[in-house]
Amino acid sequence: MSATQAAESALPSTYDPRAVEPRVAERWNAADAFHATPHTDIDCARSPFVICIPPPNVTAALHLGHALNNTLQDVLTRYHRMLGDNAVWLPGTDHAGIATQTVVDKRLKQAGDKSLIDYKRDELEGKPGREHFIEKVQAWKDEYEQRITDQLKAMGCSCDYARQAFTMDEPRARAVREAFFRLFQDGLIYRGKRLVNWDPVSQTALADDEVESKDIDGQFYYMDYPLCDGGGELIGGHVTVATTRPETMLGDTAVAVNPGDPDRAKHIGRFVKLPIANRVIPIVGDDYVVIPDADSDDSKARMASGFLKVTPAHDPNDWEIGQRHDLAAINVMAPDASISIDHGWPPEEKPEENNELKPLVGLAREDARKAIVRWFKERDLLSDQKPYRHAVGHSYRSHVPIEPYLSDQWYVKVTDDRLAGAALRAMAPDQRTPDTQCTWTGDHPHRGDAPADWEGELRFHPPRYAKTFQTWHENIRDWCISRQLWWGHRIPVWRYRLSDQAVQQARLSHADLEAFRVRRDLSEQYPDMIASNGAWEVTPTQRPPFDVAEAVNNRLISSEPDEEGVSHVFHSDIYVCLKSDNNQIASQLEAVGFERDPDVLDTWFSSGLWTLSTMNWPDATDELAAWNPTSVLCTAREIITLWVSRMVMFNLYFSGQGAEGPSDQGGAAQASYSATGPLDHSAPSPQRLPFRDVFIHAMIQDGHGQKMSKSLGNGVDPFDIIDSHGADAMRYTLTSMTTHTQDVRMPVDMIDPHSGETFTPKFVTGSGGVKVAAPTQERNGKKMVSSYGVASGQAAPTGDMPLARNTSEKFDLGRNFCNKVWNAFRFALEFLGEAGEGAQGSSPSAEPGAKGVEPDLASKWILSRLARTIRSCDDALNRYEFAPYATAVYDFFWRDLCDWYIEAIKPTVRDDAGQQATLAACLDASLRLMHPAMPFITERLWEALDEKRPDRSVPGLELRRWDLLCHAAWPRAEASLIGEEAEREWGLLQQIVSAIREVRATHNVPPRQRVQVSSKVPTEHARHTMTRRQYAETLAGYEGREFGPHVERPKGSAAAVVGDITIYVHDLLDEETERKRLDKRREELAKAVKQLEGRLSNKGYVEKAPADKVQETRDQLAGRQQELASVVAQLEELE
RNA sequence: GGGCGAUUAACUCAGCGGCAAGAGUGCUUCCCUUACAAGGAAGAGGUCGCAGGUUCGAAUCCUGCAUCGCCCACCA
Repeated sequence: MSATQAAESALPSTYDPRAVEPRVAERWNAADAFHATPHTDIDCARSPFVICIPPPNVTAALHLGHALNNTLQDVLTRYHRMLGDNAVWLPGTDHAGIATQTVVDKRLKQAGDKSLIDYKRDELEGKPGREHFIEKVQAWKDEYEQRITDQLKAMGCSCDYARQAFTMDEPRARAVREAFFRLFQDGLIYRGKRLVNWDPVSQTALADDEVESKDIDGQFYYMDYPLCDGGGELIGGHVTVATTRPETMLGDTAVAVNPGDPDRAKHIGRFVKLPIANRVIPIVGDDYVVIPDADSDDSKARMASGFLKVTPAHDPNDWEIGQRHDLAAINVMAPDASISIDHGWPPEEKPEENNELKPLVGLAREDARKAIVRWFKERDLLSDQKPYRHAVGHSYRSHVPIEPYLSDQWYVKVTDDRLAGAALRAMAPDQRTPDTQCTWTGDHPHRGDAPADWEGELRFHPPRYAKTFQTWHENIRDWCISRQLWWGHRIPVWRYRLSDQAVQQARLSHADLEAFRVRRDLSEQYPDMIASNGAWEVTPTQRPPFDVAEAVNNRLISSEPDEEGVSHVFHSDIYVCLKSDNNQIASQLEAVGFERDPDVLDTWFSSGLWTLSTMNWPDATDELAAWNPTSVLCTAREIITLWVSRMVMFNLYFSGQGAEGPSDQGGAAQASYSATGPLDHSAPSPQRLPFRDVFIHAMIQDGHGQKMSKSLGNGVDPFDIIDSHGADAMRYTLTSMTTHTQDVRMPVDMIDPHSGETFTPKFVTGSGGVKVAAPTQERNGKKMVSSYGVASGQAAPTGDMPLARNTSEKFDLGRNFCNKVWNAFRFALEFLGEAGEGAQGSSPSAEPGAKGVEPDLASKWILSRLARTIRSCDDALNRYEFAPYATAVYDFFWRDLCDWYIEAIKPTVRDDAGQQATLAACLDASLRLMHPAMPFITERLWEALDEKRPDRSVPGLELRRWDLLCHAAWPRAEASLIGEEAEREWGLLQQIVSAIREVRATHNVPPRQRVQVSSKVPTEHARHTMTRRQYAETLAGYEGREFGPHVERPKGSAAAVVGDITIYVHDLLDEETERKRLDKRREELAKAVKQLEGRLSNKGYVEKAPADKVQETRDQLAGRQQELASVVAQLEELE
C-alpha cells in the first residue's frame, strides 16, 4: 500500500457522508453492481426477487414520502440480493398526464410564455400547436426525470438503471397499444355517452381522483312545478321540488317520489309541466328519493320536499334514476357550462322559439341560477329557500365546481368478470371478508366464490388494506379512460363518421361504402394490427353492465352493407383500432375519411401495465418469464384503488392470454417456469399476478399533520436531508419510522443559509387552507427563500436572498448512529490489522477464532447476541417489519457491541486473539446486517475492514469475503452460537456494573477515580463473580478487594444489592446521600414486593394462570424480598 | 354518509393479554477517560384520551363517547 493510499484510507474522527457517499457510488457504478439478468433455467438455485418501482410522476422532484417509499424498496432489494436471490429493482417514471400538463402550463403562464391556450388557438388556425406544446412538456419531463434519477442515486437506491423505463417511451407505448387493441378486440373497451366530471374551464373530462370535495355554503331552493295531464293541459295543483341547482331544471325529464312515501306516492304516474321549457314530464317512483322528516338526524331528510327533480344529463344520481326509468338525458349546457340549446336539446321542442328560454341561453351557470330563481320568484313559484352546507366537487386544476356533463368517452369495462372478478379471486382467501357491503344488486359475477383450484396469492401487508381492495372491486364502475388532453398516449382509434344520409335514411353514401371497404380490406390484410369489432354506440338509456355480444348484435352493424348498399346500422360511426404505429395503414384510413381520436388515455392506463411494460411485454421476454409476477409492491394506501387494482386486473388478464393471443386456459395451466428445463415461451400462460405481496407504508405528514405532497407545496427534498444529515442517516431514520401505523409526523425546520443555524420557519396559510412555510423568511435582518416559495413559483433565490434548505431533527437519530458505527470501526481497525495478520498465518482460510481458544464469557455473550440479532432481522424483514429490523441492528451495535463488549475487552483485546476474532466477526456481520438500511457507510467500512483483516469467520458463523459488501452473503449463524448460560451470566454482570455505577454517580465519584470494592457473595456464586471480575472492574472502574461469603461491610462504604450479592463500595463517607439512595431503593422494592404479593394472594391467578407464570412470579417475589431484606439491613447498619 | 387509523414521557414514536411501561430527541447532574461531545455515566419525567365491559390479569381484547387525521362516496 502506498503512502497516499494509506492516508486516503485513514478514517477521520467524524463521519463525513459527503466524502464517502460519492466514492462508494462510484465503486458500485464501476462494478455495474445492480444489473441483473433473468434466470430462465430453473436449475439455477437463485430464486428471483423483483420489485417494480412505483414510477414517480415527472411533475416535480421527489420528496420525503418518496424517499421513504424508495428506501424500503431498497432495503428489501439489498437484503434479498445478499440472501443470494436474483434480485432486481426496475426503476422508472410516470408521465402523469393531466398533472404534468397542468404544471407545465402554469409555469409557461408564470414566465409569460406562450401557454396552452395559445397553442390551442394555433391548432384551431391550422398551425402546429399540439406538437409544440408537447415539446415543452417533453423538456420538462426530461429535466425532472433526470432529477428524480439523480435523487434515487443519491439515496443509494440499488436500481438496475440500465432498465430505466418511462410510461411514455417507445417500449411502453407498444405495450399500451397492444393492451388497448386486445381489450378493444375482446369487447372490453367501448365508447359510451356518460356523465363525466367536466372541468368547464379546462374543458376536459377529469378522473374521479382529480376531483376535490369542498364544503360549500349553498342554498336549498323549493320550486313549484304545475301538475298537468299527459297532453300538457294544466289540471291544477303543483308539486314542490327541492334543489341546490335550479339552473339544471331546464334539463329535467322527470320528477321522482319514493313509492313508500305515504303522502306523495299517489302522484306516481301523473305528469307535470316543466316551467320555462314547457316540457311534459312524468312523475316516477324511485327508492332513491328521501322521504321528508323534519325530526330526522339526516339533514337531507329535514331539507327534502319529497319530490326530486330528475336531470339525468347533469347529475350522477339522476343519471342512475334515468337509467332505471328509461328517461331521456337532455344536456342544457355548452362545454364551457353556459346554458345552450345546441348540445342535446331535443329539436322537436323547438327551443329557439321559446321566448322564456331565450334570455337564459348563453348565461354562465351561476348567472343562469340567479335568473331562474328570479323567474320563479316573480311568478310566486318559489315556495321557500334555506341555507345549506354541502360538499361540491371541484377541479383540482382550475378550482371551479365540476359539472357532471354528458359526453362521449372511452371506457374499459372493468365491471366484467374477467377484470374485476379476476382481481377479487386473486386475493388470498384468508384476506377476503365474506360479508362486505356490496352496492351491486342482484346476481353479480364478482360475488362468486373462488373456484376450488384457484389459490389466490395476492396478500396485503398490513392485512387491513385487503378490505379497501376488495370493496373497491365489489363496487367498481366502468373506467373512463379518455382525456381531452395533449400530454399522454394518444388513443389508437380512427373514426369514420357516417354521412347524414346513412344516419337519417339508413342508406350509405359512396364514401361510406368506401370506408367500409377499406376497413374490411385492411382487416384482412393486417389482422394482427387492426381491430374493428369492439366499438359501438351506446345510447344514454342503455344500462350497464353491458352485454358485449348483445351490444354488438343489436347496436352495431357489424355486417357489411348488402348489395344495395343498405346498412342495418343506426347512429354508429366506424371505429378502427390500430395496434402498430404503422403509418401506412393510418394513411390509408385517413385517405378515405377516417380521423384519429384526438384524446389521450388516462395516465393510469399505462401505469396499470407497469409490471408488464417494464419487462417489454408484449414480447415474450426472459424477464417476463422469470420476473413476473414480481415479489412485492411497496406503495402508499391512497393508490390502492387507482393503481394496484388496475395492475392486478391488467396483469391477470394479459398474462392469462399468453404470448400467442387470447386463450381460455384459466387457472388450470401450470406456471411455465415450474416445468423442468428452459422456458418454453410458446406454452400457454396461466393468469399471473403483477406481484404477490403489497406492502402499504405510512404517509409522511409535515409538522402540522398535513400530508406531505408535491401539490400542497410542503414537500421536503431528500437532497436537503442528504445535505444536512447524509443519505444513510436519512435512510436509517426512515426505516426506523416504518411501523404498521398509517401516518408519521415529520416536523420540519430550516437551515439559515447565512449562518448555517437551524430554525423553525414562519408559516402562512396557503391556498386550500394548507399551512406552509412562508415563501420568504427573515432572520437576523437577512432574507431567504423557502422551498415552498420556489416550488410555487412565488420566489426565486438570489445572491442576497438564498434558498434555505429544510431539515428535521428526526434525522439526528440516523446521523448519530452512523457516527457511532464509524468511530467503532476507527477504534477497532487500529489494532485488528497488526494482530490479525499475525494471527491468521499464511492460509487465507484460517479461522482465527478456531484456534482452540475457548472464547471468554464476553465473547460468548456477544456472539450469542449476534446470533439472536441475525434471527430478529430475518424475522422482521420477511414480515415487512422495518422498524423492528432497524431497532435490532441499532441495539446490537450500539448497546451490546459498543457499550458493553468493546468497553469490556479494551484492556485485553490487543493481546487476545480470540477477542480480536470475535470482534472482527461482530463488525463484519454488523456491516452485513446494517447494509440494506445504510449502504454507503457500510460499504466504505467493509473496504477498510477488508484491508486490515481479510478473514473474519468464527466457528458457527461463516463470513466469506466478497469484493463488494452489496454482493456479500447475508450472515447465517448456527444455533450453537446462542449461549443461554453466557447470557444469564453476562446479565448478572451488567446488573452488578450498573449498581456500582449508580453508587458512584450518586456519591459524585469522578469517572476516572478508581474505587475499592468488596462483596459479600454466597459460596456458590463466588467463583463466577471472580471470573467476571476483570470485566466488572473495567466497566465499573474499581479494584476488587475481598469477595466471599463472610465479607463484612467496611466502615464508610456504600452498599448496593443485586440479587443475593451485596457490594460494598469503600470510602464513601456521605451517609446522608447513602441513606437517601437506599431509602429510594427500599421503596421501589417494597412496592414491587407488594404488587407481587397481591398477585399471588389472588386465588384466581394462582388457580387459572399458567403454572410457569405463577412460578415466575414466586421466584420474582423471592428475589425482591431478599433484596429488600438486604437493603433494610444496610440501612440499619447505617444508623 | 361509509371505511380505516391515531390518542402512551415536553416532542416524535415503539410496545398490542402477564417485564417495577420502552426508544430517539429534549431536560438535569457529572465527565473533552487517546473510538466517538453527533460521545460516556447517572437521573428526572407517564392514573398508556374518557367511561363501561370481558378476563385470574388490560396500554394491549370488546362496547360507547370525545378529539384528530386519512381514504372512499351520487353536489336534491
